[in-house]
Amino acid sequence: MENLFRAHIEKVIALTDDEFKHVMSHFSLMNFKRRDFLIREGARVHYAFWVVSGLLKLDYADATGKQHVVAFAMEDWWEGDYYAFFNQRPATMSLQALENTQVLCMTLQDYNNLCRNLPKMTYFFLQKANRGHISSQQRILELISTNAKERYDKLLNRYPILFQRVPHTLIASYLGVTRETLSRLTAP
Amino acid sequence: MENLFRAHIEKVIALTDDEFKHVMSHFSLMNFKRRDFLIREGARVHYAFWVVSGLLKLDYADATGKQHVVAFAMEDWWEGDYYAFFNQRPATMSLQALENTQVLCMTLQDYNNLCRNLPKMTYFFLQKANRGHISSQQRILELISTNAKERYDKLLNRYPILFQRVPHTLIASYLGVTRETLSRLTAP
DNA sequence: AAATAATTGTGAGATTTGTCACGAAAAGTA
DNA sequence: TACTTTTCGTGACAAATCTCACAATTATTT
Repeated sequence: MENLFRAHIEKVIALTDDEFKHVMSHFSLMNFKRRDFLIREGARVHYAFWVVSGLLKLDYADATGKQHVVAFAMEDWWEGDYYAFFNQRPATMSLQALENTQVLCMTLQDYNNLCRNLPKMTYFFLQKANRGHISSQQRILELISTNAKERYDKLLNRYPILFQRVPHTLIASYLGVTRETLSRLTAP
Repeated sequence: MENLFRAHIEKVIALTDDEFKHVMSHFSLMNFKRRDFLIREGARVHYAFWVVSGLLKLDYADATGKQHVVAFAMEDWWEGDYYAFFNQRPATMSLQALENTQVLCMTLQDYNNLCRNLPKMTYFFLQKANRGHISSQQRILELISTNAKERYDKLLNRYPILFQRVPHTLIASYLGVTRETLSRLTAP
């Protein structure tokens, strides 16, 4: 596991053994079972997460109680309620395990200390944040410029594995349509 | 203008006069007239921009030639085709002035040099990237969980000034609906 | 001021998507 | 295995949104 995480970081910056050890000291390993919540809407947000193994969904319940999937997170992905995490506000979304999931987690304090003590890591997080921002913007583009079928095809093409690991109801929610619509899109 | 930019940065990190001078040496001031393109889809992307005055729209032309507004940028906002900028790829979107606009612009090389020479600025950019990521995610949430009317109301409430400066056709595009639909939403 | 271009509103009808309801199938649990 | 829960597909109808067309208005340019 540590090797995976180190490889993940070293895709962006090089680290000595000592530096990696120092990085690791800011994280703790946690295990969650299927259906466990890592973050509950309204509760305090203690951590940002890096997924070691398993699968998470980030979602939001609207005024009418409907759930909307904002994101999935698989192995090697970062996830969290970043608004709440960085601003130390109650969670605006919930983060839930769809499979038994192991994560590395980091508090805001650890994040800040890490950036301060090992400036390279600031650059690492900057890269991650930029990538995240870019892919969010591409998703926005998709949502405003394509119909449900096109979004479905693109997601299937990009993350085929997701369709085997996640109920289609949640895929539909992620795509911004109802499960019935998605079902009809895929049938004919 | 320099004062505005300094204030903008100092909302996140403190700078000495010399440090700010050093920061400024990585930017150049440019002026664009209404309808000018700062970035043309397919062309090389030389800069990321900070808007001094004026108004920009970032948009994307789909396969059928339809334009889709991904973002607007007003005074004190950063904008650019970040995917193309950071990966040094041809522009995926175009950035166009909707009013005569003055910007500070920065090359990728200047960005990297600045991060290297003044680590505080890495932290500044990290903050900006995180905010950008968060607000993109909130927009995604809005797109998948609310209808056109709700999105319209929210935008009007948040950026009323936009409705006086931007044709409603473009607002509609930003909201992911046609101008006819938007027109009917606002009429009754 | 006149000419041109851009913006806006609205009707009519097609298309997409949502809602509600039901049952079958599959997966998870005891 | 038996029981329960979750997932999935589909019909029927309602609602939202899109497309195309045209005219009126407003801005911009000459």
